Amino acid sequence: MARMSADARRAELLQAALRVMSRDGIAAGTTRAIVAEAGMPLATFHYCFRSRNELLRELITLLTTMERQAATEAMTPSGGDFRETLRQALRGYVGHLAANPGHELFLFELNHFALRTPELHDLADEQYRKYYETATELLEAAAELCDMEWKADLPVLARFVVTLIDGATTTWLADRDTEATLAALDIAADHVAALATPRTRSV
Amino acid sequence: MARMSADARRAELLQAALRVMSRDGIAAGTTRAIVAEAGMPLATFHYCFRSRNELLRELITLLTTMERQAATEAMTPSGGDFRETLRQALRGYVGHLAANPGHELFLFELNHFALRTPELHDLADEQYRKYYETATELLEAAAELCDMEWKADLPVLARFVVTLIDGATTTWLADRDTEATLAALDIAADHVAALATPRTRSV
DNA sequence: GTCTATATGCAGATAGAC
DNA sequence: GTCTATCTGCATATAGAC
Repeated sequence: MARMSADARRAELLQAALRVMSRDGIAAGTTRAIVAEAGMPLATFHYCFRSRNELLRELITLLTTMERQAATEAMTPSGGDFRETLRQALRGYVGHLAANPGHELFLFELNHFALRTPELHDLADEQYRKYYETATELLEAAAELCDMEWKADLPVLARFVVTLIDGATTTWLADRDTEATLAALDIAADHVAALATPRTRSV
Repeated sequence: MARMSADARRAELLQAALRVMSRDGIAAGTTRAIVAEAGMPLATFHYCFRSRNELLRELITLLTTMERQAATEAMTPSGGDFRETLRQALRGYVGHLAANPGHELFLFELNHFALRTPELHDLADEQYRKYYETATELLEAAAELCDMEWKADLPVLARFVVTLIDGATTTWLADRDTEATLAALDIAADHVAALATPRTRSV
């Protein structure tokens, strides 16, 4: 009899892989390192996953879903000044980044690995489509919160936000200068805030 | 007697490594693949470089120097409308990116590999310091070209530009949507252009 | 079903023949 | 100085004993 169902072991291995690769990089996430982290014998890996690439497929899907949940839940507080609301949202992300640098670096490593692996190429695209969707939801939520209305094209604005977040992440990861990262994002927040106007009520 | 000096072979190996890794990714750049690309026997590699990491060190230095030269030489044309000058500079970069996607992806792979390798950690930092310096020079050159004066803090603005370029690159690499990338950058160009004012002549 | 033991291949690095 | 042949280790994946 199994101590744990196959599904449960799949989930455990995914979590173990996430821990190992966030900590030491995607290249260090060998099947051996993953099963060692999960406290399982090596053969369990290929019992639960057809290949390492299959695990990476599921990992990208799992992570982008997690990021989306975290982002959606983050947009709750404040109320009032719109520019300040946007700044606080960006500051919230930078705080998350500084608290989990390996995690965000791993997301880039995953995407770039997928881009270099024909078998996984569709996932790289899907990952960013989810990012754009999430950014769109966040922009809508922020406007709702402050009773504003976007004047700019929302898809373009959403892509701009993802551009900012990605760029802020790569630069921060390289030099860990939180103040400089926030200063750069503040410039952007000022501009984005100016692209919305107070909403006219329609009861 | 040598057909080629040791220095010349070092340079050849660096170029071969750049070709292989830009084409197939940093992980595919094994010592064997590099010497095969260069048409040299395997032992030559360790005759010219102490280790693969030493080659990667030199490669980061070489590439960031090349990028800087290319960027500096790019800022020549136009004259006239400041916003249009900035847009054209950004369009020029996106054109370069679309023409050399593997090269730009490789720069991220290198940086992230350096961030994951304690021995190379200093290089990740140096790479971005050079990016900031280059961005500063470009901003100064653009202002000079249109006879404008920056009103915003230049180091902050330079970091913002690197943030934009990095984010535009990662998003484009993931979905290859050139139009959307340009649209997002246009938003930024409009804002950055507004941060400078016509210069008051002295003389 | 589960895990030990192994097949197979390729990595970085080097010894030693020429 | 140069390059063939090899050392050593670890990767993914699996066969087969329990």
